[in-house]
Amino acid sequence: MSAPEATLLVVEDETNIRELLTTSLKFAGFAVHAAPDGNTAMRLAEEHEIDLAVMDVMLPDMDGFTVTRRLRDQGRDLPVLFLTARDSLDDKLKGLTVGGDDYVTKPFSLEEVVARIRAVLRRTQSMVPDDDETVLRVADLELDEDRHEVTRAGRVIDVSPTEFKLLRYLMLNANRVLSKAQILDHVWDYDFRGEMGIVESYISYLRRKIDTEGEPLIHTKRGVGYVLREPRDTEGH
Amino acid sequence: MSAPEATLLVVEDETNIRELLTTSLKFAGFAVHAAPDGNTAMRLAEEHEIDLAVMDVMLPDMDGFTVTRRLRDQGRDLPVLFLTARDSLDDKLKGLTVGGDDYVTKPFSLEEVVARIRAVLRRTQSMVPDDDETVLRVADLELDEDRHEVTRAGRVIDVSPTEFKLLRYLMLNANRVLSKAQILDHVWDYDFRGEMGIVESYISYLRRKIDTEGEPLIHTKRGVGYVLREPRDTEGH
DNA sequence: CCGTTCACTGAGAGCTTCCTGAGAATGTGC
DNA sequence: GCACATTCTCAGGAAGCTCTCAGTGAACGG
Repeated sequence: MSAPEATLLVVEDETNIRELLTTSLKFAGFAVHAAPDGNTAMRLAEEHEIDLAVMDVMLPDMDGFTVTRRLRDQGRDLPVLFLTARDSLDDKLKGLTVGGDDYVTKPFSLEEVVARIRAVLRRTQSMVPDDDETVLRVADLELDEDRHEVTRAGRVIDVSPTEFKLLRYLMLNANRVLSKAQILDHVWDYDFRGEMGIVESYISYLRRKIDTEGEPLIHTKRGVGYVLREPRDTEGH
Repeated sequence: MSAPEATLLVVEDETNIRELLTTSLKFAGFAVHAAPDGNTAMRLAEEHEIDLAVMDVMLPDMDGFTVTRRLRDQGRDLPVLFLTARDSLDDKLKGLTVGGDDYVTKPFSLEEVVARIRAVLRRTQSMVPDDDETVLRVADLELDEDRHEVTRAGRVIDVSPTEFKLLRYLMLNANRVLSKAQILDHVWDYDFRGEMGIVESYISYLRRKIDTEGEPLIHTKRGVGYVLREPRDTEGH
């Protein structure tokens, strides 16, 4: 097992969401400690070196901002990704992106959370110059995380937010077949209760935008899922 | 007998299926403990070191998700392969593929279950990038689990899901003669009520796709079954 | 050498999965 | 509040897949 990418502290009172985050962030390569409330969070932060906190704004004992302030009062510079309900979009959150911090609204998709965590870590941990590469590449297809932009053969392609997330997930897992259930679990919000037909629809949209000219990159594995992969050179297929 | 590959906990209330799984997973090289309900599962998990659980979602006392949560609350990081009825596919399955976890729908084939177990163990145990080799090889024939792709002499061969499962079973048991009954039991769903003629059909399909050029790899043992094996070099047979 | 048994394969019916256009509902920017 | 973009559902049709069956062929035993 290789060293974890970074150590996270998840602070969230809803058990389901806390475990969803814990499980999938561990799987994404982070070390994770989880707390259901502010006091537990403070204790865990004393016991472990935390690189970033994923923090619900609403907590049973004190709100996430208070927890954050107290943690920072203890000296270290802790970047935070806040979680908040969409309708209670606080003014306090608006000013967050000027620091290193960021926030996502609930319900979120796992892709979104992981991408935001990586973005915050990139900004706050002064990285090696090589390492701030934020572009995914497969053949002549490029997806730029920072610019939120997709190009194929240099031509800029306009994609909707959902299309972007789907394409990012496909590119992160290039050459691996992904089932529609996997795609649904990672790209759509965790409370989405729709059918898998929506994945087919969005695959169709993406194909129309990125796969109409040149070798197609998105391939259907009937009965299994979809895979994005490099075209095979030469070789009568 | 060599040390078991891993220790599994099978949690399934239907006796037939539990025993089918127990028997064949033991035969596949795993150590297996079996429980008919959640409470028994919890007890067994305390008594033994479990590497992975095969868990029915529907159990008499509590559902599989609850059992999973309680097991994980006790500290260790337990990957799970969920078993679920096909018709409950849309609603409850959200989030099952987010960690290393996965699921298969009932009725399943044993090949499918074993392949998924191995995949989950691969993903969760060895996070070393090199180690995720997922390719079976016999002579110049290759089967890639991740890409769900078959190649012969480098040329990509398009196979249907059933053809893929059959070929995987043959390759996993290369150089061993497999009876049509064995093949039927492992590759087809456990409730399949058809004739063995279907095995002949699919062997025929496979031969047409992978065995038309070059030395044939699939051989008929008349009255016994089929075997996939390396061609013997030279040797006027 | 002949009859019997077992295996192979082409044809096709029925089913499942996938693709896509249309449109309703919702959200967003101007 | 209007226009536009986006999300999501649905349904028709196309394509692919599964499985059966029957006719032909190959291997085996006597």
